[in-house]
Amino acid sequence: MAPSDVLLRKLRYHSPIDPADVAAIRRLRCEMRELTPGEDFVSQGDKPKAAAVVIEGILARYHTLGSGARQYLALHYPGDWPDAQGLFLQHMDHSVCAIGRALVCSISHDQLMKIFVERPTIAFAVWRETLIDAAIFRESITNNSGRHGVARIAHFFCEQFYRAKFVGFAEDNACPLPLTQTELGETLGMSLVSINRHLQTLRQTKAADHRAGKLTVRSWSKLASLGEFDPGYLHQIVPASRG
Amino acid sequence: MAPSDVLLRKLRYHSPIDPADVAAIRRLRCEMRELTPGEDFVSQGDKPKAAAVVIEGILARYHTLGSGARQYLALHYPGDWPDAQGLFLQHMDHSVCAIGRALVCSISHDQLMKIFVERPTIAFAVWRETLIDAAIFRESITNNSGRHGVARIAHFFCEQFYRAKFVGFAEDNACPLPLTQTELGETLGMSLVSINRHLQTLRQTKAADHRAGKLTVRSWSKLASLGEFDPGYLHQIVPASRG
DNA sequence: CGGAATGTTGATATGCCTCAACTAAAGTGG
DNA sequence: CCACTTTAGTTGAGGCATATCAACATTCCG
Repeated sequence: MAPSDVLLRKLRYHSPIDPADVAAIRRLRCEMRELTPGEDFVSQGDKPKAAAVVIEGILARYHTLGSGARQYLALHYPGDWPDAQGLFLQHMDHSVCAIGRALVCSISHDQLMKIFVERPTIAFAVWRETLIDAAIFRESITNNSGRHGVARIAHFFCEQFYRAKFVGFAEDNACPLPLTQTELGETLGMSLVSINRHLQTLRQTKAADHRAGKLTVRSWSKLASLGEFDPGYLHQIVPASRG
Repeated sequence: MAPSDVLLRKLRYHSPIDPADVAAIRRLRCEMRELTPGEDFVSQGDKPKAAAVVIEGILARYHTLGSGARQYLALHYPGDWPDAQGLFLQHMDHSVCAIGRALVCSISHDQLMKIFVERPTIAFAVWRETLIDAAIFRESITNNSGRHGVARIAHFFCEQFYRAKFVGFAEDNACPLPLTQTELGETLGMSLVSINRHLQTLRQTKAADHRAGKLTVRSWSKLASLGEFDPGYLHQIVPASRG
């Protein structure tokens, strides 16, 4: 799929894009870049001059704490704009790295600002993207602060599986989720050991199975009720649900 | 201060607003509404037709968990747009309530969309507002997930004091923070009892004192280092610091 | 003045973290 | 191709931070 198609598919999930918008988006010149597993794409403090769209693979945003520990903030799938904030904020307050191999396309701020002024619909669609991002962050606050143990992991798994489905990453009841247990811990604010034990619980209760970077949902209804998952905050059109 | 002045002061902290923009903003018609302490301004599920700017007092956003418990997500001071997401997202994924008495002015989405198309600078300034919001959410993920005990509270106090200074809420070394200990717990993902004990630690170490809805910073440097506070994520111009 | 909300304290329970050892899998170089 | 190293996952034990429960003190407000 061409970069602009990945971008358009995502925007169309929530925003009306007319043919003239499509044409304008297809005229954007973008620079492709392949990222190796774990590679930083942008670092805290950077002042990017372009904004990236994920084309293939998964990217992650993270903070680095005083101790050097990492706090992952969100995962990003194809069509996502992991550093859109750079368009309007002076510096990056967090870093963005690749989880596994990934492909991104960078579009210069200059081009984007121009298209935003000429075609406000496109600006509003990207703005909407950033607002959905914010909704996902809010949900993470609630998940990491208000839910314990298995529920926290279950909710996270639901979100990732749900989002993966939209971008065609999910086959039936499984999707890639190439995080180690350590990284899951750094995402969910738990220790590696706790993650390991809760994952075993999820396996034993036949709710979900995470192994070798792959999430298998054994029972969506179990997982969703464990994690109190309600996808409203993702503000997407709902795909077929599963039982 | 007139509503448009509150709005303009905030936008100017981070965005260039020219005289024509100012004139356009002053022409916006807005509906003032006074909120009683604790009153919900917007509720989860609502589909607002206007966006509000805080004029006086403090508002808070919160999620309601399955158990009925509340998770506060962020506080909002004069000039903030607590429900700007309503401009582009179909429904509210969280609620907004008043903390103490508050005054808000609502501007219809119709007027805002019109001004955004005519004067993109204003759209970009409000977009920037929402991106700063998102940065604050990210920091909350990190704070609530990655910091423990006193550090978590200290960081939260630093942020609130810092933001309060910008809107003229802070007198020298104190600012209003009219949250009960229960509400602090619901913000920081801790129990009331833990909050109470950590607050005592902060008092005893002469870092900060929270009493009767007022935060007194006894030693900014102690508090900031305890909470690993770096205000970069607020993306504001830095006011005078204190020792 | 009385009742409700808020704050404080102590005791106990428990979930999670840390440490540590070990297994399994994957990747590397001879 | 196999020994070696590294990384990821698993398990057990012990300790600590935080939650929970419960009583009481204090402040606020009608």
